[in-house]
Amino acid sequence: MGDIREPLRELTECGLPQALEVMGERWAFMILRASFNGLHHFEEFLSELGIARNILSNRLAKLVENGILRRDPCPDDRRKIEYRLTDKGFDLLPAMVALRQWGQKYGAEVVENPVLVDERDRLPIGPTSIISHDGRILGPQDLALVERSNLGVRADGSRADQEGSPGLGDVIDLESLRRAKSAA
Amino acid sequence: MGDIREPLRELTECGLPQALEVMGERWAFMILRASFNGLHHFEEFLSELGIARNILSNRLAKLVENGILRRDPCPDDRRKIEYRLTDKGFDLLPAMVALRQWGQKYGAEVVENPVLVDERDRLPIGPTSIISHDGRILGPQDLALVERSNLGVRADGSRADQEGSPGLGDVIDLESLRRAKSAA
DNA sequence: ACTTTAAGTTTCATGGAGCAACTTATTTTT
DNA sequence: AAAAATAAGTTGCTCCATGAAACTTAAAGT
Repeated sequence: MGDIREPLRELTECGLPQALEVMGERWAFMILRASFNGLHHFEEFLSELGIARNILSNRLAKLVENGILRRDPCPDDRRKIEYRLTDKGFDLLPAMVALRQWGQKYGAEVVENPVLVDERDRLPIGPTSIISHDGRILGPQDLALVERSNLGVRADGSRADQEGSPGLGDVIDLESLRRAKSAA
Repeated sequence: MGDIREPLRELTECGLPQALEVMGERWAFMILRASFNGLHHFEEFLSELGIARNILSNRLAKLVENGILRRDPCPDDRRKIEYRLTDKGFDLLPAMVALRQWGQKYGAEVVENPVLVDERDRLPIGPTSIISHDGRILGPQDLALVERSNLGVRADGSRADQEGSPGLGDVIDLESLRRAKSAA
């Protein structure tokens, strides 16, 4: 029972640390939100966010360095710099919206105005969700962690065990998720 | 053109700041991931994460204080404390997975093992997505920000304007999203 | 020419992060 | 029963990151 989560000790192979290296910095998401909202210039960010000048400078540089923002000098006014989201930056939209929605759900009195809507019908979006490979919306109950070598192997075991300790290396953990499932 | 984003100045009514107040702290998401992965005890987090003792103590306390983790003394071993995710904590799953997937997509060499799968078929999950109210997956192109009073009003305007400056107060901004759309 | 604006950099005071050692309460071992 | 080990902290100290304010440089506006 202690051994079952032994493989997790080497679970540095996860995108989260890499993501947090950039976006874990304070202000990173706030700057990103401002970018999503159409702010492009240093002084705009400055007055909008209430961040210190030097910190903003530093954070923008880091976001540019990490390919989340592009830094384009304005052709018409050569004092100005335009900071714009790259594709990599846009790909943070689901993470940002998910965070935002969570904050909204549990925050005291968040009214949200303006509202993020589907352009098609101009109605508010639903909750950002974890999706199966074939498009079903998944809850915590529907998730499991399996060894890479055991992908596709159902619980009843339509495929035989790989080498290694048998019975182990299958579902690694998520016992907490399961417990939450049965509790719900 | 400068005025069109004027309302954003008061855009403190967004869940993001509230979310970041808790989860913007360094280590918060790493602790959360560990929790998702079935770690429950102080010394487990400590050796798994490589975080300093005092910081871990502090962060756990804050997560408990914010209702993301529950702090249960173990009945069988009264030295031990169990830290477990609350429902509020589980609701951070989409945000965490989205971040993780982003880090995986752009991180150097992230292999991801064990793999997060759909329990049903044990196949890897798809990208965490922004969903419309009726279940369609939305991309950045499909999003708009509208005034709360103008919800449901299509671009062609099946509903008449509210009071206030006409033409304004409709789609607030997202010009950057649009530009990215036309560029794609 | 003078002033203003934009985007920074520099300086300095403060707060949070990290390391190591210490504490307290509870098992386990001898 | 006494000694050692374990679990979960706390305390003291150092140092880097954060933040406020002033200064810098270059380009526009008037």
